[in-house]
Amino acid sequence: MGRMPALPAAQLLSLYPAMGALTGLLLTLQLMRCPAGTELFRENDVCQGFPLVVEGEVRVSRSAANGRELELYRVQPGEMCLVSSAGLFAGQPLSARGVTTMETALALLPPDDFQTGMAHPAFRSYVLGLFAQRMTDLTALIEAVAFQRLDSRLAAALLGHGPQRHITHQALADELGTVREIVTRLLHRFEREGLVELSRECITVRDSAALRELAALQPR
Amino acid sequence: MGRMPALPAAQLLSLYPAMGALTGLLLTLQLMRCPAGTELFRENDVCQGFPLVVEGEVRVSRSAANGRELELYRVQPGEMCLVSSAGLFAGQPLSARGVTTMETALALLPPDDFQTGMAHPAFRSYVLGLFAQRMTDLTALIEAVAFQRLDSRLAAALLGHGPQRHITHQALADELGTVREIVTRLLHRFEREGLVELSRECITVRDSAALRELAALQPR
DNA sequence: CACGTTTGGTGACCTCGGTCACAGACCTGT
DNA sequence: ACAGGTCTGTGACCGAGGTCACCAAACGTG
Repeated sequence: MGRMPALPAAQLLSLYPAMGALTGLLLTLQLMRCPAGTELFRENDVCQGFPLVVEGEVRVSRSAANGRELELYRVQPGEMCLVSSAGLFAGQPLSARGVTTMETALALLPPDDFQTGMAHPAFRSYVLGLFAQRMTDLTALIEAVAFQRLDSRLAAALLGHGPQRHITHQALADELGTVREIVTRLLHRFEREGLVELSRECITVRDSAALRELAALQPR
Repeated sequence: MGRMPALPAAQLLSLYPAMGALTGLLLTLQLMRCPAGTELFRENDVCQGFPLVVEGEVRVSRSAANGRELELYRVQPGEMCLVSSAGLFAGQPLSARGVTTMETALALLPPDDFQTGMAHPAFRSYVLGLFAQRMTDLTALIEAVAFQRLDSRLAAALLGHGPQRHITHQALADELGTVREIVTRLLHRFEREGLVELSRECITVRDSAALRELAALQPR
């Protein structure tokens, strides 16, 4: 038997086992593909539904008046974007921006279907689990922003992305909520200390142990 | 007909109309009273259930290594504490501390009863609304901590509590995630500028318009 | 290749917030 | 009254992080 391209519903089911009871519903969903850098939603937009990420990644961030930006979290395949949905329940406009970081495939679950889904225990506990995870992440971020030094947070940002990160200093700054110059300055300090090696749009981790130590929560 | 003291279930129902379908369940709940300053839960505790606040207030905060502290939000009557519940879904220990700010009455909804409740649409949408509200609050806090100056945030903290706030400088510092000296310093600047009037454990708002202007998100 | 665009590098300078080490002021119990 | 808390006031000092104003590579496109 030859290989067949995965059907959207099959793909969705394997990513979202919690939606097992919703097969009929799944079949109605349209899979949407968008290239890297697509802005899916903006602050103060009205929310349309619940984006399920099937492939790729969505970066959710909040930006400030002076043009600075801070990443809140990333939505991976198998997850739903909940900040966007928050608007639906509380009747508020969105409080963040969502942009794809790579070619991304997603399905938009309409509010009614979401309600339908919530009637099923498995889906409920999946959604609650996501909410809980996000809350934990957000409080951790609050703690980091409030109490950790930037070198610490930068070190953390360099870990967990394989041996090297292909990214501009500006993008790192936007991730951390700071400005480009500071990132450049710190990265060069790291380089002098032998923690990393720098080249254009590429940071190679040389001493991940030391980075981890730096990243370990230390007061500022 | 003479007045009767409100029964716990009746009180709960009037505060939590979303639990209308759960009257039977409500009757099993025990109302617990605790004085101001009771520590209900701590970081890294394992979560017991869902505290419903019936009267009083719970302050949820996160504290850092160096003894500094930052308030995440407050739980008012009619609300549930969700950070505490987050642990239940994601199987994580708690990520915050909860302390009563005044004499408080609360009912602990056990996890099983919560699941039962979630079968009812009204209760579901109530819970989701709470989650959404908290997410919005937390992202707003992140923005404030990351991008607003402390005078701005202090000004905001002085508003919305009536004409005067009865609180120590240290407590304000813990609310904002800073230290006592800074609060004192800023408050005196405010006083010099005629925005407030100070006396022991009491801050009187004199020019709320100016405070609001200061509080209005300005970059740092 | 020549040209503009992105990205990165750097030093001078500033300021906000934090630290430290005090000293009064006020309150409470005995 | 005095002893011991808890609050508040204050000045010297510091350093992380941010701003500004550049310049210099590296890239990529006609």
